[in-house]
Order: sequence, then C-alpha cells, then structure tokens
Amino acid sequence: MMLSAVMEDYIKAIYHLHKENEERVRTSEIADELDVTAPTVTSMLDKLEERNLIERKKYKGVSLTAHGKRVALEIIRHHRLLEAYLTEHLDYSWAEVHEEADRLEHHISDEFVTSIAAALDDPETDPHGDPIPNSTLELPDGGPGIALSEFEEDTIVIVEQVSDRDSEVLEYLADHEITPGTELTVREVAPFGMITVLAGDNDQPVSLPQHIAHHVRVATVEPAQVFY
Amino acid sequence: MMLSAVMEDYIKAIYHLHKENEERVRTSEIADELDVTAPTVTSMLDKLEERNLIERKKYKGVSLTAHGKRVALEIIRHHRLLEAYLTEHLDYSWAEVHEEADRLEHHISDEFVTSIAAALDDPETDPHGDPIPNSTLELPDGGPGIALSEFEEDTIVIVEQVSDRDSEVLEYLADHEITPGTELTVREVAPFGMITVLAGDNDQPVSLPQHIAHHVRVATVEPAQVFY
DNA sequence: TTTAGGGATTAGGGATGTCTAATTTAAGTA
DNA sequence: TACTTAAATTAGACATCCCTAATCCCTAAA
Ligand SMILES: [Mn+2]
Ligand SMILES: [Mn+2]
Ligand SMILES: [Mn+2]
Ligand SMILES: [Mn+2]
Repeated sequence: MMLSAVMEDYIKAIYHLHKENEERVRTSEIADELDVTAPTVTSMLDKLEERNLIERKKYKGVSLTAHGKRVALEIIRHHRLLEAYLTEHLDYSWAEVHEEADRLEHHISDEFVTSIAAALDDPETDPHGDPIPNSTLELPDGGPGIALSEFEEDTIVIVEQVSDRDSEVLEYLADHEITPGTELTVREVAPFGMITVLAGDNDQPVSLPQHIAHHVRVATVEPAQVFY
Repeated sequence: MMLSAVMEDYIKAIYHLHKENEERVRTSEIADELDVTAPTVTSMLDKLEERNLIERKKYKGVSLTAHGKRVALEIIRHHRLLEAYLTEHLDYSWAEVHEEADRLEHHISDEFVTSIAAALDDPETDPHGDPIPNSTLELPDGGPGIALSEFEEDTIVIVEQVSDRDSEVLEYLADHEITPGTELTVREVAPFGMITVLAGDNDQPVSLPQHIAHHVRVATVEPAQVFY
C-alpha cells in the first residue's frame, strides 16, 4: 500500500492535532493546518477512510486507526531524524531544518533512514527536543515537559523542547540561547503574561510574550541539582 | 518557473539520449527510457515546448534549448553529488546509490546541494566516474574515455567510468574490482567480442561480454606510467 | 421546539500525468 | 510515383489533488 506525499501530510497533521486536542480532529482544523479548503479535506478523508487509515463520524471529525498511527510515527521518525542529521552533519542551523525535513520525509527509503539513524547513533530527540520514534516506532518515554508560561518568578527550569513550527521565533530563541538543555531562571512574570528569563551563560535577560513562552516546554530542576 | 519531478525526469532523459545520439531525440526513445507510452511523451513534449525547455520539429524529434540544458545539468549535479555523498558518508554500496539519488535529486534544496558539495570538497566525479557539473553548471573537462570493448590483447588501461544504470552489472563489476581508478590488463579478446581482463590486485581474470565491456570506459596508460 | 449560524459535505470543474484506441504523417519500397 | 508500414500525434478517458459555489446537518439560543 503506497501512500502519496500528500496523504502522508494529512496523516501527520491529524496525528499532531490529535495530540493537542485529545478528541476527534475536525475538518476545519486539518484545512487550517495544511492550508487547503474544507472540501479538499473532506474528499481526502474519504480516501483515507477507504484505506483504513482513519475512523470517521461524518460531521463530527476523525481519528487515526492503529494503522494510521503507525504511518504517522514513521513519517515523524523520518522528519526528526532528518532534522537531527541536517543539524549534526550538514551544518544546518537549528532554525532552517524544518522546511527541508518536511519535504524529504516523504522521499527517503528505509535504507536511508537506517543509515542516518546509525550515523547519529540512534538519537532519542531531535534538535528541538522532540522525541524520535525508534525503529519499531515506539516513542522514548519522558513526558512532554511543562509550558514555560506556567511558571512563577524565581523558578529554575531546564528547557526540554521548543516548537519547531515558526523559524523566526526559533531563530530568536536560538540567538538568546534558549535551546533544549539550557537552564533558565524565571525573573519576572508580567500581568499580561510576558515572561522574562535569564538563559544559560547570558547576562542579558530575555523576554518572551505569553504565546511564545507557551511553546517552550521545560522540566523543573530537581532539588538535588540546585547547589546553594 | 517551478518544474515537477516528472518534468525534470523528461529533461534529464532527453539530455542523456542526446549525448548518445548527437541528433534529435525521438518520442519513442524517451518513452523507452522513462517506461511510459508514446502518447504520454507527446503530451509532455507539448508542455516542455510551451515552457521553452525544448525545441521541436513535429514528427522529427526534439532537442534541449539552452534553458533546458541548464535544467538537465542541475538535476545531473544533484544526482551525482547525492551518489557521491551516499557512498562516502552514508555507507551505501556502489551499486545501491542510483535508485536513491534518482528520487532525491528532485526534492533537495539549493542549500542541501551546497552542503553536501562542501562536505565532499566539491568532487569532480561521482562513484561511477561520471563528471559532476560544478556550481555554475560547467562540466569538468576530460573526455568520456574509450569503451573497454575497443581494446586489443595485452593492453593496459585504467578504468575511468562505468555505466550506473544496471545495479546487478554494477555489483558484479564492483565484486571483481572493476571500479574507476583500477588498472586493467586485457588478457584475451574472444571472436564474439567477450573480453577477459586482469583487474587490480586480483589474481583471477574476469570475463565481460561485449555489451558490458562497452559500458566500461577507460583511458590508456601513458608510456611514462608503465614501469618495465 | 423551532430556527439561525456555522461547519461539513456534495457538485462540478481545472491541472497534471498517465493510459488505450484511432488517426495521421514520414519515409522507404516497389 | 504509389503503396506500405512504422512512428507520432490526436482523441478521449481516468486517477489524484486542488478549487469555488451550493447544499446539508448539527447545535445552541430564543
Ligand atoms: Mn511533509
Ligand atoms: Mn523538530
Ligand atoms: Mn529522477
Ligand atoms: Mn552515477
């Protein structure tokens, strides 16, 4: 059963939207995500249902079947391994990789995937901190972290993952050393939600509007790791 | 002007057939090369002509315009750099690279091309000995070599290039050390054209039917390089 | 319980790339 | 020169993926 690149993008979009919503994914959400019109989505959903990739309640939305989930995880594995490989071995900046990976993910063979995974020593996360499904498509455990926007002043946290969607934001974050692994100290939380942090070795604090801070996911530092 | 992957394959096919034939390339040749029917080719030729990629005399065949040639060389650069990169950095065998490169050549960005060219230190030939157009699309000079099938007994030659089309033949040649750079001694030329050579450090002679030997291109060894 | 509004689907059409069957053309042969 | 035949093109169709316009369905508010 060969899937087109377009079908794979629909499956991946449904998977990601599913994560965010828990519930069924609606036609209009998919249309927004993929920048197509609602009727286009409806007709694609017909085809995906025929192929047993999704389950559907008409007018109510869709969810992935076990088969659909496998396809999604395979594409996501491709995407994140590509991002890691481009960053590690081909000098791509942290902010540029997403677009290239989003195209190539549909066109690489199993052999290519195996080769880059081996060259990277089977990494567990991509450059943005997102988990990479292993060769049997299981996701490494470790929760999704907590949004930076949840924290109060004077908390110390470690960045686990940043959203890889907007490359301008990504560039801003990278420039200010807000990358997976960096320790952040929350300095100020403004009433309108803007959060100001001290990042890594940087002297200058960085301010992030709430909607940006929402896409930086962090872990709290264990007491044992804080040295007074 | 964005070209589809399919259009790019037509342009590349026309370029390669042009090389072999010198004359105009005919519909049926393209159909054979790309494994489609003649009417399919005709309708694609209409589109390529509209886009000024080919010149055409109806019922007589086509040739590439300057613009078409540039497109062809760009795809060929992608293809051969990919082959070199997959072989050098991702452990692909000499025989497996062609298929992967034939797909990816249409989907990589300029940035990707630049990165792999840099990682390879701007190579002049691919693993099969084919010349790689440089970043301004000029082919390095150095002729196409002479077919091994042209030589007589007791000649010493160096392999310059082998056809990368048939991966089984390629595997056979690689297994017997007939690769670009290897020195060959022609041992016997049978009346029906089969040629038997001693390759590299190998003790066992290797026999190649005429049609295979025709696709191994070699250079004669300069007198100065032969040590008595 | 009816109805308005918004989201989803159906209807119909366009572009791309492929096919088979029918027709036309070129070119060699008689 | 006329005929034959192989190659190329035209005609018409289908699958995929997209669109706009029209219609249908669900739900929440009156
Ligand atoms: Mn994609
Ligand atoms: Mn990522
Ligand atoms: Mn190709
Ligand atoms: Mn090659």
